Amino acid sequence: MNINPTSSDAYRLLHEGTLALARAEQQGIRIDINYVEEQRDKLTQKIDHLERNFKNTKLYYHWRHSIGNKEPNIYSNHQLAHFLYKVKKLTPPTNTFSGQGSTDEEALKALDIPELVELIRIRKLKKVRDTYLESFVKEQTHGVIHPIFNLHLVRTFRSSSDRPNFQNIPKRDKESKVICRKALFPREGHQFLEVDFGSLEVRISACYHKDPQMLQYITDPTTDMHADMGTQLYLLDKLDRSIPEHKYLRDATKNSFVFPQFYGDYYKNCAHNLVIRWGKLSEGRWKPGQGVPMPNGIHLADHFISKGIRHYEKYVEYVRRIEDDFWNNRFFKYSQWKERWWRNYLNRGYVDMLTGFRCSGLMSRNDTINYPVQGAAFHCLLWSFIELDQVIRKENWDTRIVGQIHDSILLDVNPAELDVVSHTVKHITTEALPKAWPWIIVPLEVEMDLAEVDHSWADLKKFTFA
DNA sequence: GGAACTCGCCAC
DNA sequence: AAACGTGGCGAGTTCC
Repeated sequence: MNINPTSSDAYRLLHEGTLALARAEQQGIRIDINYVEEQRDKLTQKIDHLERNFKNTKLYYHWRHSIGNKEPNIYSNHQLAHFLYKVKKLTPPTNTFSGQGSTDEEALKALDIPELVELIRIRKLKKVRDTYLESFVKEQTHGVIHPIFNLHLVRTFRSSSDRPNFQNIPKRDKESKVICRKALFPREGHQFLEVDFGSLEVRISACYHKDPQMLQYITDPTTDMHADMGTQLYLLDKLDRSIPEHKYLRDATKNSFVFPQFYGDYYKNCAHNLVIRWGKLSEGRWKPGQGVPMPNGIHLADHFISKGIRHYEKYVEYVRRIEDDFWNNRFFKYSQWKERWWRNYLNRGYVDMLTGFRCSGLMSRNDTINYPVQGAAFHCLLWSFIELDQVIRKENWDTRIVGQIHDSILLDVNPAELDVVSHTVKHITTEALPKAWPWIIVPLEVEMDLAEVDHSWADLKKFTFA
């Protein structure tokens, strides 16, 4: 695998990007070390308590007995798999890549053993303590962490981050998010502003394939791709985002079908996630009352049964037809582009990005589609990062860029500069960038989140301005 | 005793 | 035909 900048623009992006990122690294992010140590001790107490409870369960006694009354290591997946799948002879719900029975959260939940749910809880708390809080303490100097951003490590020419990794700090799980992000602060008297490109990868993919239906979804705010797919996949007449049960199904559609399809997933995985993971249904025949609630007081199983789909296998076949429609009707031009792109790769041995980089070497079919999209999308962020960094220095602002997460930028803002900073950011990302790169044929959008002065990264709130 | 591996899990 | 893309990192385990 080999990727090269093949134009001087691409080279400049790497050169200037390295310098701009280095300035953010040097600036760093303040951590509240007292808070971190306090939370770490709190978590330790919780973990110790839960561990003691776990070691008093019948399951644990059985486990210990099975290895000659030695103490098993409850954090060893190897030992746990041996106990569950060899000693107790349970059927592994899923297997790992190397063919062993899985002991991840999904598998343990499927086994439906209460003690294992407790083990999942312990693992989560340990992850927060040992991966995040511990690394903040370990990596800080004088109460500031300086995450590193690399431009030379990722196959798609995205960035990566380490020491500590600033790009995977918990966000989706509320509890983990608050514990970790409450540790991070801007300089005294300053405030965090985070700027996110909206659906950047989808927009950049459209710049490659120019599919008319996709362009419509991007440019017409009255359309909703995820809702359209949700109505099909869950057999609804319409999907109304203001109804909580419908919003849930729309999210399920987005995360289990639309995005995975864009990455190259296929209907069998999608069907499983749509109705088993999110819909809480089982394989085989469905019984009334099963599954997540629906708006009219019934449940998902009742709904599917009323539509003539009474078991999982029939639903999988249904999703196969939707997938076929998705690529061969709805996004036909996108589909043609994927095929053409793969053929080009087979003929030439490389694919070119819109940003002047070339991916060559051994790639799978999915790779040839995903790399150029992922890379060019990140380059939009990097170009904006460089531009903003230059304005900050030229205008001698007190505001600083402190980090970047693939399609977002984190700023440590002097409140007196908030107005000019937010307007400048908006201008660079949505106007200057498409002007500089005419291949960007779709509108770009950014969302901003702001924390109050002296508040943490956990305290961001939607920020709008005239 | 360290390197390299597997697995699990966090982000986009 | 193929079958979800990119990372970092901690812990346990195995190899040398």
